[in-house]
Amino acid sequence: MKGPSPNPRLHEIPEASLRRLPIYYRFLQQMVLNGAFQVSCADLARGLGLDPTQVRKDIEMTGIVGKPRVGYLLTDLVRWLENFLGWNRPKGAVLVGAGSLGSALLGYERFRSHGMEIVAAFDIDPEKIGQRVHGREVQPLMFLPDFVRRTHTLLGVIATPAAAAQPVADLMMSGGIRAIWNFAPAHIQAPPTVILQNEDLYHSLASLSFKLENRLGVAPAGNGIRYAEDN
Amino acid sequence: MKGPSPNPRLHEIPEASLRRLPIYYRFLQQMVLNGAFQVSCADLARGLGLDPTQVRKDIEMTGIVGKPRVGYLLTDLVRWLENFLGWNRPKGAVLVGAGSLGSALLGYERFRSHGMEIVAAFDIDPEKIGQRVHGREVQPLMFLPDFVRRTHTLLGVIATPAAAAQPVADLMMSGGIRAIWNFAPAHIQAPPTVILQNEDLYHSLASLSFKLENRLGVAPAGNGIRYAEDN
DNA sequence: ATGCAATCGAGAAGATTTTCTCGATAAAGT
DNA sequence: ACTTTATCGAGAAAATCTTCTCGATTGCAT
Repeated sequence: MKGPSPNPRLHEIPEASLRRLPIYYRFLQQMVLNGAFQVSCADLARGLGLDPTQVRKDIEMTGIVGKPRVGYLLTDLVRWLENFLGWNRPKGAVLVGAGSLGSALLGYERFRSHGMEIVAAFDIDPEKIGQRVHGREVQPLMFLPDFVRRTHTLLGVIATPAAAAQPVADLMMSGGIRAIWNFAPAHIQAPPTVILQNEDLYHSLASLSFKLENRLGVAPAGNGIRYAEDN
Repeated sequence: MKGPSPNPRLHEIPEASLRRLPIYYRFLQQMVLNGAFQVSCADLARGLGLDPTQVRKDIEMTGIVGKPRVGYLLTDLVRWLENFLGWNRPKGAVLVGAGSLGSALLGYERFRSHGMEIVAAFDIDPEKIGQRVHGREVQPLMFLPDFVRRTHTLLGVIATPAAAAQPVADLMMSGGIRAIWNFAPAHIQAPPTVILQNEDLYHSLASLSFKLENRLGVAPAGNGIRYAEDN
């Protein structure tokens, strides 16, 4: 492995591939713990029950080059993925909504090693303001735009009730937030310059509920193993 | 609208469409509150910033038939979707892991009106066993298989640390669980007869982190508005 | 009544994603 | 050294999903 340059034709990485990389990443870390030294796409595919070609395409997409008959050096690949995904460059984030979900998110230590660090929490509820949640003091929502501006924070996490989602998003954007991770069950409008990702549990529940009633355990065609419908 | 029969060629509903239906559903409910009476796919598309044809295809997929020049009767469509997704037939679920995420999930009142009711919570931690969380007493994990068998529960929710995910899944399946909603950041192996859905935050974080670093706010081609990258 | 405009429904075309196939390469065995 | 085998890389084919296009139908305005 040479440069730490996650270069390739950036725009052309399928969302689907992007979302599979963490699966590989986790499996690779496990292999490291098990003392392995190198790894092939076939190993990954076997271990995870996925199609080998798909794994190869995904890995290939990140621009790393492997050696025939061998695969990749394990530690190289792990570091390559970390770098490709930006997980070795934590980005600060603000969170709004210190309810049960928000608190749970504030407790996720491992976000930091996955590219995100929640540096401040905000709420509009006077009861919650001033409380400390997992080491961060909950601040009044109105301080948010200024905080974001001062700290050049780019990432915002919304963990409010549905009704608050849009106003909160607007407030975030007014301060300069460029990417929003929305856990509220609401549809947010934002200009296309802002990256918006919805983590709406009801979407998943729809799929799950439907499949359960219609017994669509199924597997994606062909092979044998596979399994998860990832997110 | 006639029969409450969510019939159509079941297998052939794209996952992507399925996951958009809740978005429509929510928007429709809002319209009901606003006193609207009927709705067209174009209305939905406009209101949500989506492609009108896509909305039409999605709705069509559920088998409801509309009237040209009018669209659909609002209440009919809402009920049709509820029925199609199975949201008017709550299915019992067991949850394992009464940590902060598990507790948050136990507090989601609205799951019940979206097809799922968490009827029992389990944990392996003696500290947690016996505690009441949002009205349910946390039971010892070992009681799970029997509970599942007795109550014919089909749905299991995993909110444990990663390491516990696979053993818990196995325990669930041993009791007869047919669908697993996995919130642990771990890859679960299960036979294809079991419906498995991963809600792995790190997958989303990968996508989000990558896009933020590469400024891919972008919009899916064409039109103007649009916005969310839905889950 | 008649024409016009909005909408559904459905097929066709286009884009995207997954899977298949094969040549090139490097390691291991003979 | 030579053959065999596992693997990567990449192009082709297939499947899936999205977008375009158009005819049919219905309500509204004239």
